[in-house]
Amino acid sequence: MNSHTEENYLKAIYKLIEHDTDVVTTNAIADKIKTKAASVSDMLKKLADKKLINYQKYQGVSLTPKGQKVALNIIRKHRLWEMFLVEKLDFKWDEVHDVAEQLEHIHSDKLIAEIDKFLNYPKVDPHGDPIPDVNGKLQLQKSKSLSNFSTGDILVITGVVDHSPAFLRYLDKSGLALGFEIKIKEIIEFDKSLQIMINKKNTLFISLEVAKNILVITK
Amino acid sequence: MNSHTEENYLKAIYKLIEHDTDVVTTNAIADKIKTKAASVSDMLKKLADKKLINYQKYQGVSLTPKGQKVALNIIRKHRLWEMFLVEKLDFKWDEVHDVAEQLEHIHSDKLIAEIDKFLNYPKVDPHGDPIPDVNGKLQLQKSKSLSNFSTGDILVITGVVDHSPAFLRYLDKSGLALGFEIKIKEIIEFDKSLQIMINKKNTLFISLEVAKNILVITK
DNA sequence: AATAAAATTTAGACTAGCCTAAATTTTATT
DNA sequence: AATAAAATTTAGGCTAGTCTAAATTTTATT
Repeated sequence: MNSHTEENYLKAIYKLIEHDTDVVTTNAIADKIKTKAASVSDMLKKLADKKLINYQKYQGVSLTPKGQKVALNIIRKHRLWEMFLVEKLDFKWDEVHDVAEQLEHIHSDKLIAEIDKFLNYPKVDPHGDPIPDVNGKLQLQKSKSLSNFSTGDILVITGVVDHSPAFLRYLDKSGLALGFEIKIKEIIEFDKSLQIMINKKNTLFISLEVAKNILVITK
Repeated sequence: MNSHTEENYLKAIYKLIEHDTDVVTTNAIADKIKTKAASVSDMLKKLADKKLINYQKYQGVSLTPKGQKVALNIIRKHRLWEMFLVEKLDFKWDEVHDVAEQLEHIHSDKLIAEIDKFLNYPKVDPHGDPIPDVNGKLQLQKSKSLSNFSTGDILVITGVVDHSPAFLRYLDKSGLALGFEIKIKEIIEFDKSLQIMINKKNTLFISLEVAKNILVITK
C-alpha cells in the first residue's frame, strides 16, 4: 500500500525533476515538502527499498518507472479534482490547491474514473496544466513563457508558472485568464516590462516578472 | 487538529450510543473499529484529555458536546458524500460506503457547503439516513421496522437497518427501493415471514430477518 | 592538492497508534 | 460473600515518520 506520505514524496520528486535536472537533491525535497533533510534521507532509503526511486547515497534520486507511475497517478487525481472544484462547485482557481492536495490521496479507481467522465474527460486543469491519462501519459506542453516573445506577437494564454493564490488573484484582477488573447504592444526598454492588449480590448502593463509566469502559445 | 483516527473513534462512539445505551464499552468500540481493547483504552485517555469524551476508568464512555459536534460533522460529511456519489457519479447504494469513509475526513468547510448546495440540500442519504445540518442538528427518524406491522398495513420504505452491500444488493434484486410502497398481504404463521405487494404490482416473500432490516412509515 | 563549506547521512530520541501479555477491576455465579 | 469469569487497563514494545545534533561525504575555494 502507498501511504499518503510516500505519495507526497514521489509527487515532490516528480515535480522537481519535471523541468530541470534528471536527479533531485535531498535538500530540494526537504524544501519542497517542508521537512528536514534528515527526514528525507530516512524516507529515501525506504522508497529505494520498495523500488520506487533510484537512489545512491549522496548522489540524488530519480523515480523508477514504478515510482513515476504512482506520482503521475497522484498528479492526475489532483488535477481532475481541481477541475471538478472549479467546474462544478464554483471554486476560484486560486482556491483549489489545498483541498485538491487532500482529495488526491483518496483511493478509488472507480471514483476517479467517474469524476473524469463527469467532467467530460478534460485534457488540462484550471491552471492549464495537462492532466495525465489513466496510464500516466501526459500531453506535452508546447507553450512558452510570455517573456520570450516580441513586440507585435499575438498569443493565447495557456497556463501559468507560479500557482500561488496571490499571483492568480492578480491575474483575475488584471482581467487575464486562460484562453484570452494577448498582443504585445511594446516592450519597455527601461525594465523590460510589457504593454499588452487583451482580447483586442484593454491595454495593460505587466512586469517582466509577471510575463515570465504567464505561459502562451502563438495564435 | 482532529486526526483521522480521532474522528473515527468519535464517530464509532456516536454510532454505538445512538440507539442503545447512554454509555459505550471499550470492547464495543474495539469491535466496531477493528482494533484491540488495549488500543482503545490508550485512545480513550487521549480523547478524555481533549475533553471530547466523558470517561472514567472501567465505566464506559460518552461524548461531550464538543465530541458530539465532531462526530456529527463527520457523519454529515459521510452522508453528503454518499449522496453525491449516488446522485452525480452513478454509484450504486451498495458501493458508496468505503469511498465515503475516506472522503468524510477531507477538511474544508467550503467544500462540504458547496457539495450540499450542488445536491440541493438533501435531508437524507441514499440509505434513508438523515443528514445532520451544519450545526449537527438531526431530523429525527420516525420510521419503524417493517416487522412491527400487521396484515393489511400500507407502508412506504424509508430506510434500512443493515447497510451491508449484500443486503442492499438483495433488496435491489427483489425490486425494493426507498420510496416504494409496500402492502402486507400476509404474515406466515410458520416462520413469521411476510408476503408483501410492492407498488401495487409484484408480490414477494421476505423473511422476518429481512423485514426487521427494512424501515418504513405508514402511508 | 589541501582545506573550508555545504550537503547529506547516521545516531538517537520523540509521538501517534497499534500490539501482546500481564495486572487490575468489575460482573456474574456459586 | 467468596470466587470465577469477563472486561478493562497498564506495561512494555513495535512501526512510520519526524526531529536535533553529530559524523561523514561531496563540492568549492584557496
